[in-house]
Amino acid sequence: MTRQAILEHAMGLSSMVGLGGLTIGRLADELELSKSGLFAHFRSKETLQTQVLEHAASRFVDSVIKPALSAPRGEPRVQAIFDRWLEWPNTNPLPGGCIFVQAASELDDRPGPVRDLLVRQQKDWLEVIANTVRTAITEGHFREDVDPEQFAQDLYGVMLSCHHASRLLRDPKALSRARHAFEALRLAARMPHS
Amino acid sequence: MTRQAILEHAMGLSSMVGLGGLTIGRLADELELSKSGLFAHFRSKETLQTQVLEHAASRFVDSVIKPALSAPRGEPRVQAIFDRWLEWPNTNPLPGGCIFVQAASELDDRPGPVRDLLVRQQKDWLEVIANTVRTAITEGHFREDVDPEQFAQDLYGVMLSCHHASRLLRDPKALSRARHAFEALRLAARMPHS
DNA sequence: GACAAAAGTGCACGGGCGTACTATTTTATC
DNA sequence: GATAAAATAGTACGCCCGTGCACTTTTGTC
Repeated sequence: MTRQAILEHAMGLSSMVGLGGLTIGRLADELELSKSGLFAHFRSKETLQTQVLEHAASRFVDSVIKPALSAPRGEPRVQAIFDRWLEWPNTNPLPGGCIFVQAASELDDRPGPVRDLLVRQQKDWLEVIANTVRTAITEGHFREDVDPEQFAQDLYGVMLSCHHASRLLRDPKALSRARHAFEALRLAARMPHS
Repeated sequence: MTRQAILEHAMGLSSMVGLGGLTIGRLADELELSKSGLFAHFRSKETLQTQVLEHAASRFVDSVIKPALSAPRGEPRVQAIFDRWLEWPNTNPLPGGCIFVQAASELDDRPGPVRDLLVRQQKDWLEVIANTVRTAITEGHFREDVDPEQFAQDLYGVMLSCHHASRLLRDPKALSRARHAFEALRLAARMPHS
């Protein structure tokens, strides 16, 4: 059994029970491996958690970031980021919803290497967004006084509230509201200064 | 030891480890009670989780909803909701951040009474927001074509991204960005239709 | 085909978990 | 102050946890 296959399954499991609820015994069971056989691949549970997070991140890069970066620079690329991001649960379906959202609320007060890794990943992602917005400004698509970091946090909010409404509340309108909210964000960034 | 005191501590503990990570043994230890003595108060762990959630909700009502509802109807009340909500981590400080955010990502795929309760609470809260917005419309403060449910989801997004940025990323600007984002939301709702 | 490396197994350990059951102590009521 | 009720304690149970260790099987290389 390849490590990739293990991490793939572990990622799905974590999305349901969290990185803390992820258990070597259960993971081994589901993969029809002995507990010690699986354990040997990683030398600790913490390593397993770390690698699950890294695996998920590389998926995210392939499914969201890379394709979006191939869109024309400026506003279209910002739009592409949003579109791909919103499609991320479909291009990479996990049984328990986005693993990063889960991990974020789980690890936000648990110091350690796993948290540190997640923080770095999230900061990197927010910076990618901010930089894309910056380019949209220098390209003349967005207003000069748009704050890229503000835009990034706002966009993140659109995704998080969409996740909340769709996964917890099962609200069928969550998706379309997210699109509407992004549209408002985009238009506000374009609008000429009063 | 009164049940209120137990729930109070259990709420703080849950905010750190989650409702699933909440453990009767640890809770008993920290309260200097025997495990079975504490267990007798609730007849199962699920009951404990449920009551923790109910306790937190009643706190939220007292700290956020009631005070906000005493503001003048219409736009000021919408503003009051946001202000109180943003202050909620301060008026009711928990060691591990908002317990509802934690619970939402933990329970979003775990059917059962605890999840059902959380969903009802969240829907109620979103409806309170939407109704307040509705009143702001009939009062003539907000435009007629403002969608109250859309506004509620957007506002939720502002809070969630603020929580994410401040708790996980420890970003000192998270708060002020949230205020800025709400300001944009409010102004967009006021602005005369083009 | 020998042989080293890698992958996987079996078993054991100490510990924490939720939950019964029974006993004891505290508290409130008359 | 007796007595019923409520709160707390003690102990035990089976289960799953992460991890270590010795062993066997598979795999790839010369």
